[in-house]
Amino acid sequence: MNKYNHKKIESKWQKKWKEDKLYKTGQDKKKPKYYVLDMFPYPSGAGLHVGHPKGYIATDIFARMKTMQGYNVLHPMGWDAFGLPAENFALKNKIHPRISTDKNIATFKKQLGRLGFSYDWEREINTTDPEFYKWTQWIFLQMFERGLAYESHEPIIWCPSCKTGLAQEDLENGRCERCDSEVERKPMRQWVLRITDYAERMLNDLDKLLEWESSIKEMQRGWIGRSEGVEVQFQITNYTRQASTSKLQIDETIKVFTTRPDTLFGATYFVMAPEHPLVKKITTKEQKTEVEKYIKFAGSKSELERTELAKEKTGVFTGSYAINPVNSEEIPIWIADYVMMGYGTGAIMAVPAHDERDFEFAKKYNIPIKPVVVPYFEANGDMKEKVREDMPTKKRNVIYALVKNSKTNKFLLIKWPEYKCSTYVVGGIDEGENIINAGKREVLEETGYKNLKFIKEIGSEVHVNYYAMHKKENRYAIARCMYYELENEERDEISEEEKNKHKAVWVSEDDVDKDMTYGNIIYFWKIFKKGEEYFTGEGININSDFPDEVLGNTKTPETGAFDGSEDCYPRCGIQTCHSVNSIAHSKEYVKNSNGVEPAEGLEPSNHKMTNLYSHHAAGTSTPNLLYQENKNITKSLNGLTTKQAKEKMIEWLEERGLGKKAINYKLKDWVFSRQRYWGEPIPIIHCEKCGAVGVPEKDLPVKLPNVKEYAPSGTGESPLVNIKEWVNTICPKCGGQGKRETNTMPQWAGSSWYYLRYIDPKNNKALVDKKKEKYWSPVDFYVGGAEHATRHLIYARFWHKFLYDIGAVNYEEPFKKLRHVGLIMAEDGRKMSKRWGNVINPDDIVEKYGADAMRVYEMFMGPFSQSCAWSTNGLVGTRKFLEKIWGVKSRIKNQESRIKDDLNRLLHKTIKKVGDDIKEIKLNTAVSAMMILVNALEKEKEISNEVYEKLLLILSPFAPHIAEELWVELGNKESVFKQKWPKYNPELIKDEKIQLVVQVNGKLRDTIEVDVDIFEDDAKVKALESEKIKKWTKSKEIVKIIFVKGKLVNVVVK
RNA sequence: GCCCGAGUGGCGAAAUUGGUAUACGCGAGAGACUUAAAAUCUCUUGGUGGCGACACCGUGCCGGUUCGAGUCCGGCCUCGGGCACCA
Repeated sequence: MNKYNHKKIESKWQKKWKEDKLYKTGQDKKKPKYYVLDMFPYPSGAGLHVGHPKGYIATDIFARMKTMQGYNVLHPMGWDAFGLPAENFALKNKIHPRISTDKNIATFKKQLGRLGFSYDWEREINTTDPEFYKWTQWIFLQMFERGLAYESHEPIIWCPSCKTGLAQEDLENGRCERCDSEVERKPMRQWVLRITDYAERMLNDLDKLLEWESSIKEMQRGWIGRSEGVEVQFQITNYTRQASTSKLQIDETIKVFTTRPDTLFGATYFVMAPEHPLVKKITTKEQKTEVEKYIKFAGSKSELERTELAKEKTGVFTGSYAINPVNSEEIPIWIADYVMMGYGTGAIMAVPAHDERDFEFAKKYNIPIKPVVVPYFEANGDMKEKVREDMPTKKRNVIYALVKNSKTNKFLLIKWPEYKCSTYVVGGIDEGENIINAGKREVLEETGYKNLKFIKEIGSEVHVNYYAMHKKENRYAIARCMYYELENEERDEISEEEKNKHKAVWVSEDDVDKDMTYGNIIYFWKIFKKGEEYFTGEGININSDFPDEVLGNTKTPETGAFDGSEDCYPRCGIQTCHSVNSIAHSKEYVKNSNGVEPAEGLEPSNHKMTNLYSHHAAGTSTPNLLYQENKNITKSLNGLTTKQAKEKMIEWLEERGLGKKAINYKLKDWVFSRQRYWGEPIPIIHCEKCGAVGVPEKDLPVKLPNVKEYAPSGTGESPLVNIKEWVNTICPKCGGQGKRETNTMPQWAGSSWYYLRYIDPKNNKALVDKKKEKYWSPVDFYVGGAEHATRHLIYARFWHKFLYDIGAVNYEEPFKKLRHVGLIMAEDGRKMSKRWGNVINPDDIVEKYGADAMRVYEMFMGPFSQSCAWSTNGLVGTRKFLEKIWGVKSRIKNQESRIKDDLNRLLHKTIKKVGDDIKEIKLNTAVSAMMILVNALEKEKEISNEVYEKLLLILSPFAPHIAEELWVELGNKESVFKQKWPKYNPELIKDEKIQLVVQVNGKLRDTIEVDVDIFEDDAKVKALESEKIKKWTKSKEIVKIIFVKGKLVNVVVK
């Protein structure tokens, strides 16, 4: 037999398939449909590298299998050919983008052709084709007519190198994604699409997309960035704050957006973005110079400085004050560039006690920090009640040991599984130091910093985990605590020596007073010092929801903070010292706010701690608010979860007309114009009399004029401005003088709807025939790079929903199942790029090893969505696999030869596995299953035609050329792709005999061959009969025997 | 900093609802064929100890649950991806 010559057979079949129109989309309306789509490529000048086709191979496999399974499959390809890179490439090489684009497309198409894809090229589309972009323009017009496309003059992001405005999404680390230059803000007339109108729907409908990867859905959620809160009105009225301050006649209301209205009581200042329109009006004479200087300074910062690099907060006082509506407090108004005009109202109320940024700012400018800590407990209402009821009695015998002088950053975590919460005990153990040994449950050993072994279990339901923090960040709130649950008698077992050794101060919850104050439990604690008798010393009340509040406390009686008297506010002293509910609970805060000295070693907590506490620890009441005017509202907020407190505050504010519920999105309206040449012209005519007028539908498409000079003008206007004969036109409304819009659309325009056009690519009456759309939509399976998760996929969903709303399409979501393809890295582990000189061209691989080998290899490399480094060595393996298949053909004997039973079973298992794996895009294991089958065939002297044919059928989607060649060589007249996908026999995929695993205490000791359906008792007997097992069970007591059907027997011995 | 995902041989990676860890492929070693090499074929290939049968250890680290954990739970570490002054 001849050798496997991929070059000969691949070009032969590619030609034949084209001639036969084998991949023309099926039209049989009785069949079910399946729409398999790739994200269409942008045809760059560099051509394809081996990474590009990975996704196309997967969809091709899918499409071929679906066709064989009897579906009408739509599997098209096209070109996303407008956009900046094409234009920049054209400029650099002095070729018109029309020409270079067409050339690139031809190259791409040729390269793709060599890989043997089953695209229906009759449906090819190209976004730069006027017959295509006619409909892109049409969609824009529909939006324009409905007010979804509007002109704006706000400053936008401007790339000085690309000489065009960009959308926020086009940035990467504050730089232009395309050319990596620093971008600036520039006021610019531009077209904007009101995508925010669809934010809520796009967010909600994510839940309906069951076959999308959850990571992509998460990204979209983050991108839309919905937050719920309230808009609160702050008054600025005319008054004189100080004699030295000039009197301003202002009567303004400024709105702020906040997600934490429950912290309103802690607002100590107010900030506006430097660009805020009211800034001028509220700046006093005295502050004018400073403010103007600052605005200039802030304006000069580039986008990069303002976000990435500007860690230091800056700002300046305006001289005016706003009135906090909840307590009528006057708070100073500052301007600072950490508040941005683009989000919310461009102004905030600043609560330094509860916001890191505000805290930083307040610290820098010496603004008071005032905490509002609303107690809450992360459990639902019922659970909370249950805790309240159970806690005091259950925890009667709790002893907390507080150990002083900690320098390490460790603490313990105590889980209370029944309450679904945890207690974090801050602190830990110093190196080389033993911790108190406390009776029988004590398992604590100090063996050095990294090898702490902790209490395995304290009590039946309490688990303790060791929690080590970064040593480098030596700045946690440190209160070295240990928690033990002991019986009364057991306490006595702790020796005096041990107690002394650790200078512990013991705090005991001897008695619990269930008196509820402001929704909290008041625990009655007795404090006593080391060396003193247990349960003596003075008792104090601690206002606390939960014992962990006390656990974190480092204040000891010795320092005098707890003097035991009711009105020294001991509870606050304790609580503020430990409750790391916010950064406010730092040394600084405690000092500033209520004069209670924090305990030694108590440092500002970092985020991690803050989060732990704010999620798990109960909060505290707020000392300086409880006794102020707003007693009632703070009182009623006490004992609520943050969420409940928030809602209550909103209610409270709404009742008084001070604010109302509001929702904000990070998603901003889509800046839709580009000041460049190579894009779809925006179909608008500007008329002095009528304003912006849409081009009538009959005049579409507005063709992009073919010009010689297409370099960007640099004035911020599109090069189209200079083409007078194109720009000057007639206003379609009044017939007067009109000028065409010269901005063009961004690259994302065409890609936002292209998938619809494949359904009906030649239609000149509508963008798609609605009946056809009903049949083919939605896209059943969509594959592309993850980099499109937040742009293309958001834009396309937005346009699709809009088209649905105007009745142009039948379904609300365009893509049913979405998978992203993992990158193929170069052999050196870097991205394939000209820059590194590590690009592998598929043409070379196809030439040397064949398209089939490459296709199979790319699928075999690893999990489909995972990125993976290319290895030409690895490719050799799949080539050998194909050669083996080629080789075993010579062993086919006459049709009558009986198939060996175990081989037949393997065949059917493989058919099942390959089918299932393709469906789940686990193509690497599908290939490996076929390899196993082929290895088995190789061992046979003769194989039957039937087995071989079925192998070719399941191989054909992966390696279409070789499969077709061998299929025809077997004497078949019709293409392998016209065959039915083989069915497996469910009877045959079950084994009759299995290797039953026999374990002793969970360790494998023997395997015995038994019937699959062996009865439990028989299996057990057989297992115990085994000599190897006897060895292990001899002179041991058999406790029990576990039997898992079809799997194993486990003998448990003692 | 926040949010996702992932850590398994020399390498790419497998492993149904917890049930024989390392399938399949690459690489490496030994052998066969050959004058020789390449190609091809056969065998070996997680670690340690042992002549050996075999034993012990082993899926990033520390614990937990279980008869049994790569898989489940808690924590940590590292790497990758996304977001990032979003109030």
